[in-house]
Amino acid sequence: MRVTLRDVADRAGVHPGTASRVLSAGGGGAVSAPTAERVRAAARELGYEPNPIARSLRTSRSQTVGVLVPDITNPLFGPIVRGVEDTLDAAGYVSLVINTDNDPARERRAFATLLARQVDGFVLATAHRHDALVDEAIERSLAVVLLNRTVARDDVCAVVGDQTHGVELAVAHLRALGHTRVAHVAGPQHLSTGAARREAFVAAMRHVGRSPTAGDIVVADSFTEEAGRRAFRALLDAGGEPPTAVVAGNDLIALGCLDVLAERGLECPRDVSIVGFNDIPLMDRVTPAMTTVRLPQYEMGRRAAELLLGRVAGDRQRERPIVLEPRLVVRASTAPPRAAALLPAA
Amino acid sequence: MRVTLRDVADRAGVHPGTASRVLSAGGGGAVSAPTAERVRAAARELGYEPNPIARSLRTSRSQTVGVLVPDITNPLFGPIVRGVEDTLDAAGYVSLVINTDNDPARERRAFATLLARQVDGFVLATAHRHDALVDEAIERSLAVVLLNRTVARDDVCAVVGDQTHGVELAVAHLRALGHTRVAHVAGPQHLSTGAARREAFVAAMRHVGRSPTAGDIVVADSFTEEAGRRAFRALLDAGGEPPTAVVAGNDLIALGCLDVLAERGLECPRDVSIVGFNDIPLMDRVTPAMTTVRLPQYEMGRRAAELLLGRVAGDRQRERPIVLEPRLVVRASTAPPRAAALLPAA
DNA sequence: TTGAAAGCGCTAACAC
DNA sequence: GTGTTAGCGCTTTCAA
Repeated sequence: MRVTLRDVADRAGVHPGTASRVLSAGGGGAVSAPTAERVRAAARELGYEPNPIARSLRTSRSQTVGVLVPDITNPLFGPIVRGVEDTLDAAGYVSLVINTDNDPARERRAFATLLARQVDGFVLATAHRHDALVDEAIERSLAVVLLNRTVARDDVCAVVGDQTHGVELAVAHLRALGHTRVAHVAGPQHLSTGAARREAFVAAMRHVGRSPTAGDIVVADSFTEEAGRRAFRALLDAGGEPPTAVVAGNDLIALGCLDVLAERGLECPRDVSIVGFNDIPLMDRVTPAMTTVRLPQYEMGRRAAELLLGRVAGDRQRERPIVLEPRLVVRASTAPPRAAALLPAA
Repeated sequence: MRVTLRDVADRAGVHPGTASRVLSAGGGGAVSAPTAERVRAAARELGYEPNPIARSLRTSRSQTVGVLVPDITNPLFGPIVRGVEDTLDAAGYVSLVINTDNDPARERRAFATLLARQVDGFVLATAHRHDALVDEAIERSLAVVLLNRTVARDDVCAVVGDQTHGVELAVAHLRALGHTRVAHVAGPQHLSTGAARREAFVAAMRHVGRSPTAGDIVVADSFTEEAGRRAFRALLDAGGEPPTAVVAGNDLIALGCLDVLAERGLECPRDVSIVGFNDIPLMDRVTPAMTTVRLPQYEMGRRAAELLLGRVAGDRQRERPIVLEPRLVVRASTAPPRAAALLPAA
């Protein structure tokens, strides 16, 4: 059937062990040049392809990396995953991507599956702020890189966006437009992204002399349009003076806020401005085109994969997050507040 | 280190072979109930997890399926891939998803990689209408299911949308609105989706007594916004009487057409109506919300996975495509043509 | 530098 | 019904 190492060895007139020395990773593990060439020729002629399964069984390495994501359907993760896959692929690794829907039970099951399959490392885009799985992975000193989200402890390899700076950009932009009543529809607080952006919002507002009160912040229980709608409705119904602008926990939440505005006969950006976060695909085409804080998604995936390759190769340094810089993309969902629009520039 | 079958056998006081009989797929391959129970207990106590690598090496099956997609970043493939993965996962299979960017060389490489890894079957969402890889796969009687796209030959297992019916719905809708000059910005003709929709367009227009001429149809060289823009510009620049409506090869092409309209100071749907195809995520939120032919993406993935599971289990029947029905989702990108809008209903 | 031998963990054909 | 045996294809230690 398939051509094996033994076939190659026979044809080259050497022992399989020798053929292995020539053909496996190292390349030239002490084999004479002519022998090596004979083996390589034989391999070529027979169209030999090493059997990765057998190799894995023997070496307990698999040239495979497990990638856990919440949901590949979420447009955020397309580019992120491609960044990971392209980079790993170039290094000869295969990615096993599993969706967990933010369900810890599924995360655990996926983790076990991947472990059983002897993956050489993990890229986790699913971390919760306190994440037993991540703790365990570190405990067992597995090669792990967190992606996008990180955990509360900071002795772990991660690639994340600079949430603080991102929110600062958003707040500064709104302030520059003249907004003073700015609300925050935060993402889930058990995720680092949700929590960090919320803290950054408080700090940034405070910095511009507008310390937010309880009524200015509401927390969506997931990073989805539906959760965004529910949260923003709750904020508006709480009865405080309505905001003229909203910093949303992410783009999907921002879309949810847009829906609520429409429900209530309000218009964006005329009545309320909205800033999203991430700049996922198509945000330039929604109605109105979304002003948002762009994170370099593909790049994040790439960096995470590179880091992981390092760790797989044995690097033990840099157990600290890598923080990538965002940039504000101003589109049509932000404008001066209604009243301010009528006033002369300050 | 890790607990092996041998450990379980020792603890249960049986031979590894017996333990294997209890613990592997079949479940009860002629083992007495008490023995089986003892083995299962031992496995539970030790937290035994079978080593899939070893099992694969022995059985040359891997409980893994290779999934080739053009680009997971394309919103169409998120739901499709989830449908596949969820279904395979439920059956204990793992999906290895690889992006090929419609590059035959990458497709071939991915195929080889997957083959080397002993995947039990393939879901190919990358088929070209004449596809050497698919031919080869059939030749070698591998378990293969095509997804979304199919090939010219029809003796192959596939799950596709009913392109003909989909285009009929689009054309009927436009006709009902009063459009007579309807153009088609087709997708690539080397892909079944692009070709089938184009043929369907010709047939549907003919059916309503409006046989399209050469100037009514232009072909985009990929299913992207950019290709859509180029193609639609070419159509408009060709100098025929401009269309009042466009049936686009897919949603991304439709977005490209929208851009061209904007470039030229035309408005959708006031000046030109546009119908997309697929109803990918966020099409309900673009400007204007896209009228499009929805294909059940997740369901397509699910069906393909089910079919593949059948083939892996040995089914040899049904080497014909399964065709899923589309439905038209009318949104804001279609309206009566300008002139007709002023006339009384016919 | 190369050959020999052992074994990764599992299953399946065969024997008892 | 259960134990025995062999071996999937590869790598790697040890000897020569």
